[in-house]
Amino acid sequence: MKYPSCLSEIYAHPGIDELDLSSIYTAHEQVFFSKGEFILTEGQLSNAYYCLENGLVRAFAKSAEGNEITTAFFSPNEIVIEVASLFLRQATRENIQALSDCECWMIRYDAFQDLFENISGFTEWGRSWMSRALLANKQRSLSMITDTATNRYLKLQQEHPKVLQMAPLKYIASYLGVTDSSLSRIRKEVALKGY
Amino acid sequence: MKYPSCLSEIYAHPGIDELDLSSIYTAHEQVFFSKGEFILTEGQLSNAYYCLENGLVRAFAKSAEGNEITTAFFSPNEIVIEVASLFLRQATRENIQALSDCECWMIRYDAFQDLFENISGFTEWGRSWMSRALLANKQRSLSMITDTATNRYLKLQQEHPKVLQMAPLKYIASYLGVTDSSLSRIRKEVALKGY
DNA sequence: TTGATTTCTTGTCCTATGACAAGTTGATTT
DNA sequence: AAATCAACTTGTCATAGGACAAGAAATCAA
Repeated sequence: MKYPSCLSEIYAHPGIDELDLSSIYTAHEQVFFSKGEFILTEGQLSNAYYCLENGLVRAFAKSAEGNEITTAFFSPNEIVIEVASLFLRQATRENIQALSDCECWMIRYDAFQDLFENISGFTEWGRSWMSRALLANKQRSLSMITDTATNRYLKLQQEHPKVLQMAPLKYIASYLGVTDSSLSRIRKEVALKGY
Repeated sequence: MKYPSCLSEIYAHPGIDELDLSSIYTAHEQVFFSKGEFILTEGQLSNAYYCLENGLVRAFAKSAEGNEITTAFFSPNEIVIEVASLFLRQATRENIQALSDCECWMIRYDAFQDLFENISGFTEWGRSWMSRALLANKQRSLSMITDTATNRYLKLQQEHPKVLQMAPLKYIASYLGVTDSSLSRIRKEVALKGY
């Protein structure tokens, strides 16, 4: 059987077979978000995560001065999720917003828990996914310390080329930890030097 | 009964009563590390965490250029842990090192799992602890983006005054994301302005 | 279509911080 | 004590990036 491509991608894992995938698929519901719509708002309790089939999403937090700092981008075939709130059942301090019209496959907390308890391949997959997520987090922190803004831009270009094309500059800038003007100059430099 | 002070501190939680605390206490073993000794080395699988009774500990990772970047400090009454490796059973990329002679109460993975399954207050406590840890992580990332080096220094001063007194400057500098010389100048500035 | 709004670029100037090197101090070894 | 080494400070210079302001370009609304 043919499943939505983001589900096949995301749940590709040695421990997950066709049958498992079928149960996993059934546990998801298709949902759509319009450009600008909030998928999660600070203060809420996250009750689901979303496999992104199409579109672009960002997460952001507010700095002490009240500025929005983009903390993550999500592209197709990635999981839109706020781990702390979803797994720990705490109100979130982040916002998650669709940057374009989005097509998602949502799985609710309870359905997810069921899969986690009943499909051992899913448990393995979850651990592996979480492991990669934690590592990515740590590497982002390190990158903020050791890399120049230009290098962080180039890395983002490699890992999320779509983001650079679709997201407004100001969101990318706060994600990279620079001002709008600086990012504009970085872009120019990168274009000139032909990276 | 009287337990080691770091255990009483760390496991203070509404859901944990005297009896629970007694089981928890029994699951720990006292261990000592000498100044400079490694508690965990990159490539290893973490098999325990450590409640720090006395001493100072740091975690560090290597940057792409091979420089050591201090990623965390641990003071008494805190838990010395590498979450990714311990919980996800993966080899770690971090190193954890005693910066002074240390007295710890260690709990092994299996003992921890037992408590987690059998003492509901411990499960709650674990979630709450993890929640705070995830949040702290995210806030550190944000701080690297939004705060000046001097502000990060002042925050560290408030949250971990002992670290500033005991840790060599170079470790503090890489934790704050600045060079040794810059930190030296930040110290001078802070001393002058009398913060 | 026209005006308003948002997005992005660019200029000028300034400050924080890095790179590098030299010097000081204090601890450790022989 | 002398020599060595690590920890820290300080100076000089260079540069990345911030603050602010003025456009240009694109998008959206009326």
